[in-house]
Amino acid sequence: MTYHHGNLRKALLDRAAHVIAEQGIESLSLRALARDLGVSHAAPSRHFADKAELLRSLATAGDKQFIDYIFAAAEAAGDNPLERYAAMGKDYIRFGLEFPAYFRTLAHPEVMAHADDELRATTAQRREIIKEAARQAQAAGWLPDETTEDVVMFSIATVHGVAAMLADPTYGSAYKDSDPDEVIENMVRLIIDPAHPQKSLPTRRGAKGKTKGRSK
Amino acid sequence: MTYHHGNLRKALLDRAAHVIAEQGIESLSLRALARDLGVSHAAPSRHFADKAELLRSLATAGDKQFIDYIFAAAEAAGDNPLERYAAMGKDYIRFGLEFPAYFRTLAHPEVMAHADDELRATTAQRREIIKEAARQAQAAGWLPDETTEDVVMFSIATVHGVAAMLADPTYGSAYKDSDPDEVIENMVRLIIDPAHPQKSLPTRRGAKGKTKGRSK
DNA sequence: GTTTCATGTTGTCGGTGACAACATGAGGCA
DNA sequence: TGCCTCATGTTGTCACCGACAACATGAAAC
Repeated sequence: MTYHHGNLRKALLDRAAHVIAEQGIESLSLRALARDLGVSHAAPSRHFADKAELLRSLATAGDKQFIDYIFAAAEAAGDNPLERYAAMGKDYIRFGLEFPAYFRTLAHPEVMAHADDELRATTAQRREIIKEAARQAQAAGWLPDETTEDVVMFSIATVHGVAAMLADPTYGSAYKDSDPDEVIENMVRLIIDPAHPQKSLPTRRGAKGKTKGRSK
Repeated sequence: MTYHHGNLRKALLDRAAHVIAEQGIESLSLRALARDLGVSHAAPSRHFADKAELLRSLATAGDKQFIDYIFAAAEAAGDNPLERYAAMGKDYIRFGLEFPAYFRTLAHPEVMAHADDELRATTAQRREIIKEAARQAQAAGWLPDETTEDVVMFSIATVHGVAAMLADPTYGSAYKDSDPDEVIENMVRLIIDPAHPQKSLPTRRGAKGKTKGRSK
């Protein structure tokens, strides 16, 4: 209608998220985006220097929402650090299913490889929030003998992998008849079970078999 | 030199693997591949109908190697089902680090979305091998009360996530000064510790707190 | 009321995947 | 021996894409 669009930047981001959720990141094209919004093929360049910058902006916005999402989960879980960590894990997975566009963009190696300072900052912040929660869960009895780095990597790898598998129809098909919430519940319980927090006996190089077992 | 190349198909696959390992799947271009090999831009089409078919072939070849790799790991680990499963987990991660091109291609949603019957078959076979090993590990005392589906998803999600994190410089940087083998060892031990196999007390919907704890 | 400049447009370039029409020469066959 | 077939490679072209440059518009500042 008008020569000027109004809020093309936001419209582009919204439409991009829609396309990514619908058809994947690979099929995202700036020109198609412009067509969808009824603007010329070069209009997006006024808001994003290149395609990478659009994806970077999308990832940054998504990451902020991601942080809020898992932080809110922890807050809603109460004071028990074990319950808090478990709640964060569950909502990490749920975020991936609820906002696939953000999740895929954040997980995309090409996008993260071209991250700017802001995106690197949100990613680091997200990781730090998880790490701090892990520290407190360890202090409350969960895997107390492992390094925090290790339990964080273990946790993130698992929830991230579960989210990817549930979202990916290739793997997800094996689970399409089960209740996603129940799967999520079970997966997170295997990472951290607040009722019976996991212990382990680190057998670091050569220390194998020195201590007595924990499993009954 | 000669008009005919000799074995262009294999050369294309090899070169594609090299490029993917070096610069990622996104920067793969059939025309660049052809240039690198000194053939015309349309030569690849004689061997692969389109780009997706080349990636599919690469994924299929990679998956066969992947299956051999983790199967060999289990065989080398001896008779103990717990040790065998742990060995498979470790080599799953190692495969990802050793053959990043195969691993990335197999993990790429766009590639798997266009999988043909053969690729679907290798993927299913890989999953089945892992599942059978998990079954035996459960029979030997590891997480005996969980469903095999759940422990398989848990295991694959974790090792896959760990491999992706170790390979991704974004996350991997936090670990670049540690011995990858030690990280792998610790991660897999958190999944399955042959010396002290994990138990758990499934508290399926509403059964919470009915049984006594296992952690001392 | 004029001017400025953020925002949008048109035009173009090189690169890419896909397809069609044509060329070559190695291997099968008489 | 010599032909001929057809797998394999080549040239040419098209539409689409991202990026860039030059130009147009009109809202907001002055």
